[in-house]
Amino acid sequence: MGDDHSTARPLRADARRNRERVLQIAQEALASDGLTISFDEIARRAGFGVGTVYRHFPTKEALFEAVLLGRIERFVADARALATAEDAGRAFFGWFTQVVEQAAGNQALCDMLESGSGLTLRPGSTLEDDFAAALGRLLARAQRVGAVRGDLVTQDAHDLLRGCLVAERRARARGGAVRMAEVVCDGMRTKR
Amino acid sequence: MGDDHSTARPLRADARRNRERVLQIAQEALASDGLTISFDEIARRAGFGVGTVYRHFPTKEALFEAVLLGRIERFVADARALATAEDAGRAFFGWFTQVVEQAAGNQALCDMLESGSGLTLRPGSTLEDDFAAALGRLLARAQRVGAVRGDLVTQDAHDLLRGCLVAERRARARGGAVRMAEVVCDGMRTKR
DNA sequence: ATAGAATCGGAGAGCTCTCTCCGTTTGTCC
DNA sequence: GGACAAACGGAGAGAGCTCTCCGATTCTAT
Repeated sequence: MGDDHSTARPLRADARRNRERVLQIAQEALASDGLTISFDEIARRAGFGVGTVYRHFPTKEALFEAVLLGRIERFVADARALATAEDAGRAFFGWFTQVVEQAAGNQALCDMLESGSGLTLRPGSTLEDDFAAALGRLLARAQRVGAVRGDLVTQDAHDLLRGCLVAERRARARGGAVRMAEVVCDGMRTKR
Repeated sequence: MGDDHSTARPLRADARRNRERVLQIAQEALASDGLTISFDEIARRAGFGVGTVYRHFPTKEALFEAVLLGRIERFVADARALATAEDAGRAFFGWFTQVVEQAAGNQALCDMLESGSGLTLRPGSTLEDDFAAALGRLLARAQRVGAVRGDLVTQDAHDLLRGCLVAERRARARGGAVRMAEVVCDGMRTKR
């Protein structure tokens, strides 16, 4: 199961070029327009017929995954790298702020993180859980050293993260999400 | 302009009953399913043909407005009533929390507040601005007495309010938004 | 009871979106 | 350069949505 890439022959040169171009354009389109953009529109912007794009990505979801999955994976990897950091509070708040910052500039990433699970991942993928788990570990450590209020659970922190991204909804001045993250982090900190 | 209600004759008894029923069902449907529910689906749930519902409400928007506008207006009225309250900090935080609480149980209200302006109001309506203005006044007063950090602008507080409602997205345990409001209010408070 | 107006019902026009199918074009290998 | 597989293009099927139209039905006033 799922071993099709081993028997697949290499793509023709033009096909590989076109595939790259589709990914490039899709990335830009998703960043500026979010998950609601249509497949047809991406094909149009890339200058291909819709059939061509479907040849490379069998569904709209597959294309969106190809563009976005790596981004989320990087967040998870960052969290893992911080799992043994010296200052657990700093690690948690730093990661939280950084995720908000990175996502803020990308409408699709905001949509995806915000809606809990706007993009249905390939069945079997545990990325959603991985993200929550990584967040949960940073949170727990920060709580253990007394940097974060003890009454927050993982879901709370996840919700607060999603909440920050709301500020980045279409139009409006930039940087709203980062301002929100600052306030929200203050709220999560243990009080003096 | 807009004087049709003075010349309109009263509705037939059955029509009035049906109109009430549509409003009732639409209210329930919007509360549980949010703004994405289709007009056809509301007609189906109410047990009417779609033409009948359109007879009472000329567009989907008009129906949604009829259900939701009053709710928002009440928020604005509450804010105005608090504009001269003794304790400006308490007034601001209390109103903020109350709006979140009220909206939390109503998916459509969340969608509407959250998306900045998901429901395009009748041109000429200033409800959106009224809401922001009322919020801004409560905020400014609370800042003047030192209860809220001085570096927040109206837009920030509005974004934070919208952010709290994200927690109420479909499924998931109830009360997330209220927990978030607590954390967020702590974040907005001036630090000791 | 009956005429006539008010109201209802739902098929379907017209739009958008995802995805398929297959005739046409293009790259590759000899 | 020619043969053949690979890749492209875009019309259109099928589904869902908003909203219209008008024949069928129901209420009301007399």
